[in-house]
Parts: sequence; structure tokens; C-alpha cells
Amino acid sequence: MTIQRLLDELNLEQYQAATTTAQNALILAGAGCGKTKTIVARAAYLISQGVPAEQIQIMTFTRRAASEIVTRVEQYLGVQAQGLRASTFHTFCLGILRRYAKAFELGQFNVIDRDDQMLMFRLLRGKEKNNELPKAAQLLDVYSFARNTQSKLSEALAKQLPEMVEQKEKILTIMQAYEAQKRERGYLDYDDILEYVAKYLNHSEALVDQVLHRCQYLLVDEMQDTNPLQWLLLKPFIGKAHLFCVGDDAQSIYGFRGADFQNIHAFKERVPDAKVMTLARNYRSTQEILDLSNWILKISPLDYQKQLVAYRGEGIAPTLHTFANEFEEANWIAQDLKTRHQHGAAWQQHMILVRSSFAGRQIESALVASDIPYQFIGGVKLLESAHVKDVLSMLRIVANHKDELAWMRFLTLWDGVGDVGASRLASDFLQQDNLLGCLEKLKKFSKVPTQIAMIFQQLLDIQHLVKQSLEMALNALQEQLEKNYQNKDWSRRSRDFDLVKQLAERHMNVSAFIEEYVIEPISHSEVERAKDQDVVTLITIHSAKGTEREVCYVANASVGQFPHARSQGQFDEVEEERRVLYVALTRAQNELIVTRQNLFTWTKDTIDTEGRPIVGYFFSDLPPKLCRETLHRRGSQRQKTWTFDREDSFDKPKIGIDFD
DNA sequence: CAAACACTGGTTTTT
DNA sequence: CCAGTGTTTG
Repeated sequence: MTIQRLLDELNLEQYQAATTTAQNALILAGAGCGKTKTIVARAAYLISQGVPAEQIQIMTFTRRAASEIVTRVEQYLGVQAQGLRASTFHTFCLGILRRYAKAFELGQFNVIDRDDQMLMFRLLRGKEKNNELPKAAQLLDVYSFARNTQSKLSEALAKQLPEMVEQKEKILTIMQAYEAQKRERGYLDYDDILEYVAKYLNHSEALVDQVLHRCQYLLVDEMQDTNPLQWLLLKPFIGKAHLFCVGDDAQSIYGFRGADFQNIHAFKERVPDAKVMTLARNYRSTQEILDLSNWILKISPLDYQKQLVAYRGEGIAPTLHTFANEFEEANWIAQDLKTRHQHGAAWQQHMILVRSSFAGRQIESALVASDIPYQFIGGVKLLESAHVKDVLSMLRIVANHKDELAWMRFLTLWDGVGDVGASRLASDFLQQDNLLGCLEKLKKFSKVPTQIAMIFQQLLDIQHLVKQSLEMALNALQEQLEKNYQNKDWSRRSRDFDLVKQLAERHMNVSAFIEEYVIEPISHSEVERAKDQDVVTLITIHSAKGTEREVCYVANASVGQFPHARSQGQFDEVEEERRVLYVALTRAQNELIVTRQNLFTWTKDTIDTEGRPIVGYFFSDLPPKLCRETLHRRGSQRQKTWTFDREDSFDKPKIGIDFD
């Protein structure tokens, strides 16, 4: 394939966008209007015009999107595309931190993930029962929100946890302690990675010039999901690099992470010379699917100005199915998939979209029961799962003996060691100059088998052999892990280690391996199944942006889910929920199947303090002509396995003797 | 008295 | 599947 062939496939608007000579451009593209294609074409076009591939940096939201874009550019350009980088903001920044380490005066650092942050916050917060302090997870969310929105703690608190505003002083103390601890231990959390780079770039022109050597052209995907911190990162490049941003404000669904669609709306003011272009023609779906999607936006009090028109014309009307409970719903989806497969459809043409990974588990089990091959994207990732982290903790310790969190994790694996004992020992280890010093102390600690210290020593010698290190650590811990995870799916968990070994093999040393996967975990199925394998995709809506399938199931579209009960009555949040649903609906190419449960709960539409109407359930007043509706009575499933429903419960008879 | 263990219940979304 | 809670143990 050639670049000309690629450009020929574009329509006029896409072509003009991909070949623009403007220094800065903003492309507003509706769902399914060829956003990815335009970015791919832009990159390919630039390269064909003589721009060295290594000077193009594409920013995406997920690893999947990044690798897809690179693969597609390679398809058209072959070796010419070599050196083209597409990465997430975090990976991009981490690269800069490593490459220009001296400029940041950071010394050795370790990237920590959410679990590590939680542990730190939990310990700092203390136990204090019946305390009014927020939980560790909440503290972390507020902290991260404040940083991503570049706002004050009091503002973030007012927005995220209004009921905790009075506790501000106590919360402040905890967060200050957290920051001090991070500095002391050389930890960087997710937000640090962005903030260091963003702030230093804004501070030092020399650094910007350095970085510019590698990114004359910045292509930003999903611009609507960028937050003020990410904008701060882009700002120093304005006027120096070429900025090509693509986004759709109706698909902004990362508000909880501080995403700010001012980054789109105010783009013209912030970048005065920017050329704004629009892609309005939808190539993905049939008109019926778009009619329903358009309607969701149209009933909003906000004016989204999105009325997508299908280039493909008309097709099959969406269907809405209502079930008695989640089992019926999941089983029906499985059965429907089977029927379609028997009629010749490939598994991979189907995608099931769920709001939460929790909701996905119901469906997952129905797919397993029906023997349908699937991949689950979203939810707990392979390298985030507890048992994998247990083993990795040993490798982390070898890479950096002052990694207190890794020590905590490792020490608490053993019988008779809890949070308190472990943290006492770990802070002892922090005083040591090297791992050998720690090992001397570890040998005297009777609760950990003595041969473990030996294994640490051996690991020290083979640090560069990632796979062997992993095997050795696994061997050392296997017996104990088996004990810890008995009754907790040990047999399934132990199979994961082969996958981890596969991943590990690709890396030069242990720290590089750990670092990459802290930033971009990767789900089980992504490793397990080669990309082009024929499987059904089960995916959270947040992970599904940019993907499409012939047949899409939007599951669990029940009352209390869209909008989610937690956002009930809050205008901005409900609007974000609306966009989440919109993203889900617009993934479908040919057929859209919405399923829900007939819960006997009702929500009221309300009006907020500013007089704006807030809807309680998006499908309340669904016009019948947009959707074919089917009500499913309880099926045969119920007769086979009788389970207790709330309405089936009765007073339990008393069992045993009468002690009277 | 402090710390570890066993159990129960309730889950948004992600780098 | 994890986090918080109540109960046992040293």
C-alpha cells in the first residue's frame, strides 16, 4: 500500500485535515467520522513529505490506540514509518524524565501505582475508628483531582467531597505527609510524572528546545479527555512545534480525572492561529443507530450540536430488551451470540459494552458457561492482580532495596506478619546502605524462612535476566502463595505466571519491565490471545473509545446505571453519564442491542439549584419509533436452578434442640 | 493489649 | 475481588 492509496480513501474534509499546512490545527470529529484514520493519514502524510518519523509524537489515551495507529501507518509506509512514536501522556513524560534525567534533579526514582498510593494513604491516615476522615481511596481521589485540575485542595474538596470541607486541616496534614514520604523515598506517582515534566518545560526553554528535537509534530488524540495538567504540558510547545489535536466534546467521559473540555472549546483563544476543521460525516453506523444516539444528546439541556448523519444510509433499528434480572440478561446475550455464530457470524464481529468491570463479571460467567470465546478489556489487569504483585515485590526489592512499599508487600506474605510488624521492619531496612544489609536483618527475622535471604542474593546477581529472576522469585514464594490463596482461585492464578514470563522476556532489565507495566498494566486477555483471534470482546465503555464492531450489546442500561445512581441530581455528572452512554451507543456499525433489567426502582427527574432540569433515567421517554422493545418473561433457566430472590425469602425454621 | 486471622458485604469510570 | 469488621491469639 502506498501513501497515495491512503489519501485516496479520505473524503475531502479528512484530506484537508490530514494535509493541512497550518502550524496548529484542531479537528472536531464526531463519533465514527474517521478520527483515527485522519491521524494515521496525517502521520503518513508528514512522513511522505520528508518529516523524519522520529520527530512525530502521537499522544493517545491507551496503549491499544497507540499501537493500532503505529501498525496502520506501518501498513502504508513500511520501513519509512520506523521511529514513529505513539504513546500515552504518561509514557511520553516518563521517556523525557529518563532521557533528560539530569535536568530534573531527581536522582533514582520509582514509579508507584494506585495500590501503592493507597497503602501509603492508609498508613498515614491511621485506623482511628468512627473518624470523620475520608477513606484512603477518597483521599487519593481528591489529591489526584486537585493535581490534574491544577486547583487548590479546598476547591477539589468542595467539588469531590463537599461533606468533608470542614476536615480540611487534617486532610492537608495527611497529604503533606504523603508528599514528604514520596520525596524521601524517591517515589513518583502517576501525577508526578506529568507534573514534573509539565512544570519544568514551562520553566526552562532550554529543556523545551531539547525535547523539540524529538517532537516537531505533536498529534493529540482524544483531546476532549485531556485535563488542565495535560494542557500545561502542551502549552510550552505552542508556537514551537506543530500541534494537531483531534477530539469530540460529546465524547468527553473523563471528568472524574479532571478532563476539561475547555481544552477544546477555548482552543481558538489559547492558540489564536489555530485552524479549526470539522469532520461531520459518519461512516461507521447506519442511520437508525445514529438516530437513537442523536436523541440521547438532543434531550439534554446542554446544546451539543451533534446530529450525526450516516453516510451508509439506513439499516436495522436498534432493539431494547428488558429482563427480570442480571442472570437472564447475561444468559440471553450469550444465547443470542451463539445463534448468530451458528448462522455464520464470526465471534469477533461482536462487542459487549458494560458500564463497570463489576457488571462485566456477570456476563463473563455466562460466556464461560456457554463456551463462547471472549476477551475482557478493562477491570483488574494482569499486572495489577494481587498474586502477580506479590512475586514482583521481590524483584522490586532487588532493583531498589529502599522500596518500602515492596518490602511491605513481601513481608506481609508470611504467616504472622501484618501491616504493623512489616512497616517496622521495612523502616529499619530503609536505614541500610545496600540490600545485603537488609538481608542480614531479614535473616534474624524468624517469620520469614532463612533460605529466602539466599534467594535475594542470587537474584542480585541475575538482575539483567528478567525471566530467570521471575522464575526464581516465583519458586521461592510458590509454597507460601499457594497457602495464602487457597480457596481463592490459586489454580487459575498460578496459570497467570506463564503470561507474566512472556511479558518479562521482552525487557532488558527488571526495573524497565516493572516501570512499563506500572504505567500501562495490560489485561489478561490482551496477552493471552493474539489480536486477530476470533473472540467476542467484552469491554468497559471507558476502554471502548475508538473501537467499533458490527454488532454491539450495551448491557445493563437499567435505571440507576444510566445515569449512575451516584451522580443522581448533579448536573455535570449526569451530563457526563449521558456522554458515556453516547459513546457506548455509537460503537455499533450494523446492529445495536440495548439490554436492561426490570428493576422495581424508580428515579425522579429533578431540578438543580440553578433551575436546570436533571433527568433520572435516560431511557424514560424513549420514543417507540427509535427502538424495537421486547419484554422478556422469566425463562426456563429459572426452573432448572432455583435461587433465592428477595421476594422468595421466608422466616427460617429453627434447627437444633430446644434449650428451654 | 496489640496484632493477625476469618469472614462478610458491596463495588463507576483509568493513567 | 478487596476492604473493612469482628474475633481470636500471643
